[in-house]
Order: sequence, then structure tokens, then C-alpha cells
Amino acid sequence: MENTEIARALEEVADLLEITGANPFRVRAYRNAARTIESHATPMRTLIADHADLTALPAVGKDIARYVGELVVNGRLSVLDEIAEQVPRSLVELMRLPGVGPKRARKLWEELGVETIADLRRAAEAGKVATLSGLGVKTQERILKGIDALERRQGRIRLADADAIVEPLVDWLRQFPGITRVEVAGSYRRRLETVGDIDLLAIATDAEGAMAHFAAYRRIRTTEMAGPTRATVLLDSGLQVDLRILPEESYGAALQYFTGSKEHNVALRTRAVGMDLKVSEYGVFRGENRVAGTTEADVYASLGLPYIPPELRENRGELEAALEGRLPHLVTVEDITGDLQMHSTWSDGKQSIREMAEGCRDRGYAYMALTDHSKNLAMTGGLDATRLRAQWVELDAARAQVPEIRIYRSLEVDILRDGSLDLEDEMLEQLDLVLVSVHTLMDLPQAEQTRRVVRALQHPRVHVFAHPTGRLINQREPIQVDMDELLACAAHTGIALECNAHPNRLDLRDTHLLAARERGIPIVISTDAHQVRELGLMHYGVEQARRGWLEPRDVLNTRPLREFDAWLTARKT
DNA sequence: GCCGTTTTCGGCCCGACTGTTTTCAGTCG
Repeated sequence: MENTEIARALEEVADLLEITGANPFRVRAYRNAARTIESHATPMRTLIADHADLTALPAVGKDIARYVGELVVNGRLSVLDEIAEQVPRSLVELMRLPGVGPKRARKLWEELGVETIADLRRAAEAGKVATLSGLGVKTQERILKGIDALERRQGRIRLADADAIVEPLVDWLRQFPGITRVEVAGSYRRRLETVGDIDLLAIATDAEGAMAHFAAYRRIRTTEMAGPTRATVLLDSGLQVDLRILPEESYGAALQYFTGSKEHNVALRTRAVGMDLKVSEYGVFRGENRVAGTTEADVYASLGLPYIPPELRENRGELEAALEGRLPHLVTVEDITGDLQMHSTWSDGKQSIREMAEGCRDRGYAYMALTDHSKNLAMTGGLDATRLRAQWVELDAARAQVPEIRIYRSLEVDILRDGSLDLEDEMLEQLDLVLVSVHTLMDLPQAEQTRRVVRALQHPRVHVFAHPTGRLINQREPIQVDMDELLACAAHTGIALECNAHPNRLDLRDTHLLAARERGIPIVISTDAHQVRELGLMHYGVEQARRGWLEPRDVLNTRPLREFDAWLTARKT
């Protein structure tokens, strides 16, 4: 059992306890422990095998340590079974809907017998939800809209979650000596923000043995289909995995074919037909003759094209660009010279300024911006002018302690309802770099939301608009904002837009980045790290930027310190 | 349920907003 699964089980306990009306601090204790375990580098099973004392972990005490042990040893959690006798476990599903928390979930169950989202849809459509005290027609409508949104995104998981599932499986396959190569194709390889299923390709000297080895993977829940060279299974996470075993010579063609996208491949095959060629997963053929297919590069070369990176294969003009020799030289994680959004213990971060600075230094960055929250976000301990000044004292100390890196005085300033900023101008002027972002009132109608954001971006002291749409993948819809107007405003003011690298956000998304690039708007890729290890999430942002065709010159934080400083100075004047 | 101590209890980030009320519960971040 992985740490993420243990964390999920503890979260479920917390949700159910909340529905039963348990002491809120007890609920929080489970959530705190879940967060500790989820972000702990060493698997709990390893700690337990080593007889380590789990109560040494922050937020883990005697009881939860025992529960973790129980989960690791027999995969069950007695406390969960006990609570499940009081309320149905399926009620936690209801709480994923906007406007439904623990109290309403319980009320819906007690008064309408609602246990599942399907039950809730029926009750809402029949108008029964609006009859409950404390709920009305508007809430009923909101719930129905929430159910629609939930069903639209069902079945796709976030890329980072897929990484966590796929990496151990690939390691497992590589352990088998009869397998010489393994590659993950599909949208996973194109680094799409969400993944529907996993396409695995393997070259094997012993295909039969390789299939048997795959079938023995312990996370397989059911096998849908298993033949000599192809198998489809469902993992216990619910993720579908297709494995194909191939001969060496068709590897490139198969990798190209199964990486897709479908639209890219259709366009590619159409081009091939015009050249009297046929492209399939077995190779490129002229009549009976196989002319290419061992590597992806020779598949493209046989069609008169340079190699096209997987992130671009969406039929968004990449074939035309390839033909005309104007494919972008995509940004890589090695190009990144600084990280421009992160938090410390001064707001909701987990580590000190110094620790974050050392983390950035260790990544080889030349500069970083410390961007704690502003006071409007009270829950995060956001800073007002007084505390901000106090923070600068510690920041100066960190500068002396970690002299290898330039630490910018910065803040992630909330945009208030009317588009004004949550920090006085006099303070804004003393910051090296000003981020602004939306964290409240995310449901405003489009006209009002656009007006609000545009006003904030016109403030002369602002440098970067952080996570511009505010979406959380599979959790929260983006704010309603006129993207054309936003981009026009950014282009006009010279402000930079953020590509937030956090795998829950990836905001801006690929298509917006593409549009921003066309307008010449500078982009910054930032991790939004709340602890040192999250600085390592940078690659997700870079992958998203690559899907948006971005080159190093489009990304401000690929510039060396001196050039980046020059941009900051130019903004100031 | 965890934690830390002014050490075995008492405190634990809390303000804003919405929709429902008629003074506030519930949700959200």
C-alpha cells in the first residue's frame, strides 16, 4: 500500500467523521496526518518493516500510527468499518459537489434517503432538494450543475496521479530479463494534463514470459483480455492499462502510432497517402516494401518531416510547421533559471525562507521569489504591511545565509472584489516582484470577473498574474473570464502570465499558452511550492509549456539573473 | 486525535460569502 492510498483512507475517515458530527478538531487531526503521510518521501510500509516509530512523524500519534500499521499489514481499517455502521460510506461522494458539505450530505441522507450522486440527481430533478430547510431552488440548481460537471470529467485522472501509478509498473516490467525496452505511449507521453488510460509498449525476447510477468503484477484487479502479444487490465486504482509486445523492428512505428494523438495520426497518414506511402503501427510501407519503422525519427523522416516532439502531436499546425522548418525549439526543465512562486511558514508554506532558498540553490537556480499570501487569505496566515516588514528582516538574514541565490522580495497579492489589490501601494513599491491572483469570489459572472481581473492587471506595480483561471483539475472549474480580453490586456500592459506547475492546477492550460505566445506575452513557469520537495514539480509546468509550443525565449524565468533583473527594472519605469 | 506544556488538559489558522433566513447555518478557501 502506497502512502497516497493510506492518506486517502485517513481522509475518508475524516469525511465520514465530519458527517457524523464528530469533534472538528478530531476530524482535522486525521486530515493533518493524511497530509504528512502523503508527502512523506519514505513509504510507510518501509518504516513499519524497519520498526520505525511512526509517532515521530508530525501529526501522527498513537492511534493513527496503529491505524497506519493496520492498513499496511492487512489493507483494512477497523475504524472505517465502525463509522460505516453509522453512515453510508458513499456519502463522502456527495461532498465532492459544490455546495454540499458534511451537514447537507447528512441531511440529504436522513430526510430524502439520498446515498449516492445518482440518488441526489433524481431528488434534485424531482425538486425535493429545494424543500429541505436551509436549502432552496438555487442550491438545488447548483447541485445539478455540479453533478453535470463531475460526470463530464469522470474517468480521467491527473497526470501526476498517473505518474505515481505508472512508474512502479514500468519498474516491475523492466525487472523481467526477457523485456529489453518499455515505453509509455498515449496521452501520458504527450503529457496531457489528464490521462484516460495507459498504453504500454514493450520489446521482448520472450513474449510469453513477458506477458506472464505482467499478469503477475500485484496491483492488477481484473484482466479484461489477455492474448500472446496484447493484454488489457484494470489496476486496483481503476486505471485501465493496455500492454502491447512488439518485435524490435516495428518499435518506432508502434510508438508513434500509439502515442497519437488520433488527430495527429490521421493528418500524418493523409500526408503519407499523397506520397504513395502507408503508415501503420508495423511501419511505413511503399507497396509491399517496408521503408521505415524502427525508430520514430525514421517514420517522420520517411514522410519528409523532422522529428516532432510528442507534446506537439495534437494536429494544431505541427505538421505544417515541421514542413516549413519552423517547429519550436521547446523549453526544457534545464532551461529554467529561477522559481517565481513559493510559500514559506510566513503564510501557508511548511518550511522557512532559508530552507526554501537552499532548495532553490540546490536546483542550481540563480534567483527565486518568495511569494507568501496577502492578508485577505486569512486562513493561510496572509501578511499585512506590518508582518510583511517583519518578514523582510528574516528574508535579509536568509540572503546572507544563502548568498549563492538572489531572493526577491515578493508577495502573492489577492485581487479583491473590485479589482483593487490587497496591499497598499506604498508597500507594493518596495517589492521586487508583485504577483496577483484570485482566491475568493470565484463564481462571479463573466463580465464582472473580467472587469475585476483586468483592473488588477492594469495596476502599474504588478509583474505577474498567477494561476490566471484558478481551476483545480478534476475539482474546481475555472473562473469565468473573457480570455481574449485578458490576453489583450496582458499584451498591452506587458505583464507576464503564469504557467503554474502544480499538477492540480497547470494553469494557464496548453491552448491558452499557445494563444499567449502568439501575442508575445511573456510567461513564467512557477511551482507554487509550499515545501522544498515541491520545487521538484517544475517539470509539470515545463511539460505544459511545451504543449503550448513555448521556447526558452517565451519564458521569462529561463533568462539569466542579469537579464531577468533588467525586465523587472524595465517594468518599474 | 495530536500536541506541548504555564506538562496529562486545553487549545487546535478563521473571515467572507451565499442563500436562506429574519438572525444565521453551511460552505469555502
